[in-house]
Amino acid sequence: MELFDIVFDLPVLQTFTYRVDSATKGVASVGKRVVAPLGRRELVGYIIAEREHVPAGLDSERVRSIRRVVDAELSFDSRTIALAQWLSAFYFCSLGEALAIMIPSGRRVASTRVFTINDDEISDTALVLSDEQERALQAIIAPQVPLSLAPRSMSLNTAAPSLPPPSMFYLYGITGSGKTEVFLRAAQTMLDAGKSVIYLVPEIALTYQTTEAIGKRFGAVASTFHSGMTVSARFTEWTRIMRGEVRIVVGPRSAVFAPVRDLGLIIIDEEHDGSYKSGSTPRYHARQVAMRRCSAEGARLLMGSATPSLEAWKLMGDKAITRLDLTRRLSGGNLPEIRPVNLTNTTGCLSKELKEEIRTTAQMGRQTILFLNRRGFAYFYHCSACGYELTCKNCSVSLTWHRDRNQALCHYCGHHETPPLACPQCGSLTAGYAGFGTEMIEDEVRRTFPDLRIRRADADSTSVKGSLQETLELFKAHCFDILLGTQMVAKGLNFPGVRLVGVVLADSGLHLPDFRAVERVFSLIVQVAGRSGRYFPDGKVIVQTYRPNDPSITSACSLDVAGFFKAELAQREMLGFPPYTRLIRFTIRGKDEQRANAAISRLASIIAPLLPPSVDMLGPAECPISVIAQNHRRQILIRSKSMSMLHGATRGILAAYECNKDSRVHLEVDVDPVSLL
DNA sequence: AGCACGCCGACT
DNA sequence: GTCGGCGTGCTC
Repeated sequence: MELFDIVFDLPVLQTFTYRVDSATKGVASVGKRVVAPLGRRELVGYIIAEREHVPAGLDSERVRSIRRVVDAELSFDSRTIALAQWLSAFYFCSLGEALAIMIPSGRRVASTRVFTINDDEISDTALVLSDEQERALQAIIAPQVPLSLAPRSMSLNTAAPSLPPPSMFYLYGITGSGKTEVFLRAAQTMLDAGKSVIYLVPEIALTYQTTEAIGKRFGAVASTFHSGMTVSARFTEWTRIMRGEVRIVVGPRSAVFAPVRDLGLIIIDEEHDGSYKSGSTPRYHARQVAMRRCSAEGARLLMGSATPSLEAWKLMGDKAITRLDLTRRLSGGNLPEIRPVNLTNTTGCLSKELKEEIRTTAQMGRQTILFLNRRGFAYFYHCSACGYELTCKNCSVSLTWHRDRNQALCHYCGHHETPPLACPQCGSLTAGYAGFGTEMIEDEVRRTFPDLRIRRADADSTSVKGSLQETLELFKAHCFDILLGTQMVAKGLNFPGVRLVGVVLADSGLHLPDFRAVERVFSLIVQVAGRSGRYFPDGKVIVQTYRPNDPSITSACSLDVAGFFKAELAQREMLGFPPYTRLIRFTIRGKDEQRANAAISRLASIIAPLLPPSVDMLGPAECPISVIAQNHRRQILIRSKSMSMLHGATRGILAAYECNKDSRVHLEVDVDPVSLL
């Protein structure tokens, strides 16, 4: 009797044993995706092992048969299973959940917009490298240091078995310094040597044009993934990769799992980008997975950014990652002048300086982009008499006003209501909307510059498919003068006609109760500045702020990346936060506030006695956004310099918690959380 | 995660 | 008396 162990995409840390019948005999084997009955349902599962005997304690009468094999001609290999095993141990998910994200069509991926504006960075043909670029390339492709000579002190890969550290490189340089060309040349070298390459890009950067350019450069061996692809298209690509027909894969975070043969190099473009961390179970970080894969498969890791994450910066300081500097801009154009402007005592949202520059820019026949920090731009109801704020009844966040519908709506749960005319608390008629929303800014800009053409690009005005692209194309063709929007206008920053970029309120993110808030604000400003004014020496960036003396603002405005990192690292070290420590976050959520409170207290009392001296606990506390979609959220962080200590403690905690849990609340574990909101 | 079984409250 | 609420436990 043939028996197989199968795992499912369920939060169940268990394997199930099945037999084969005449229909599946011969086609079922380890590495196959199959359909099998589980309880009253039939689910897709993954065969992870063959076994001789029915497990002890299981009545052989209860062993059911595999219904059918999903992909007859294709299996995942033992390397994939090993990686899934590591993933499930590192991120505390089930093996089935791990396999489901690694193999396409296991789960549907949230579809995001597909952008199609070319940012002119990828050349179809190889370019001549500068001396700096050439030096960087040579360092990256130099013959591998024998493993016996490689430093072994670093413990980047926890959750044993331990492996030698990978060779890692970081291209550190401003936008336009030619990182992409070095990436492509390093990739080409690997391909020429018969090896495979995985090229990760942030979700938002994955354009049709990018994939097109890569395709032209590398021909038929190239494969790309993007969010617009159907499940079957993804699966087709995955099949081609499995067969070895594809040797370079370009894609977002999930592409780090691409089952390429003979992996030689993983590239992570814009390493600091938040989209490399998964927002749902398993909450993996593509950088962490890439490090693991490179160690396990003897490949190199190459990252790049103008604003590295603090984690990467510290590793460069420790020499665990080799830093390669690109100091010069190749495409001409100096960096723009970046001027912080104090917003205090300004009525409205446009400072005198910004207004003057908008006017000057228009007189020069050039264009302006007004950039809004995505977060914190709630255009919220506020009573200037009593301080009352209109917040969501389900979630504890401010409601955003959408004027076209005269509705206030919640960005977390979708709740909406008609805003009252007078303050519900004190009856004052001075209550109204405050904050800088794109609509309000649009209004003020229109009133101030009635002669200029203005267009807004934000989530609402671009919900119609293709509308953002159209807006950007019209802007590029100079059909209007001022483009106003959030992150999504970033693609327009390097259009030739643009002279002025106004960051309307840089510090809106500084108020967020997240230890990385400052890092994000800094990174945003530097990125905006780096992408602007590439074609003109007189480009200007105005950064409006209520805190003109805040170090994150001043160092960003002087582009003092090293200075910022030095100060911020000192701060983190003092407070005992990453990258000096690692964190695991436990979040309890439940509809019933009392139960959530009880559950978090109970969890705290489980955790406290289980912690070794080198691990400490923060909390329990309400989450910074304490209610989302009627779920009350509470959290506990555990912290240590050693990830293996955190892992060990967490295994014990979860085992103890499982024994007496309340099914009305949910526990979620996030290893190396990136956002603490 | 789902889905069924099971044990207590107000309804045709 | 039943319908149905959700709490509990299991799925090879």
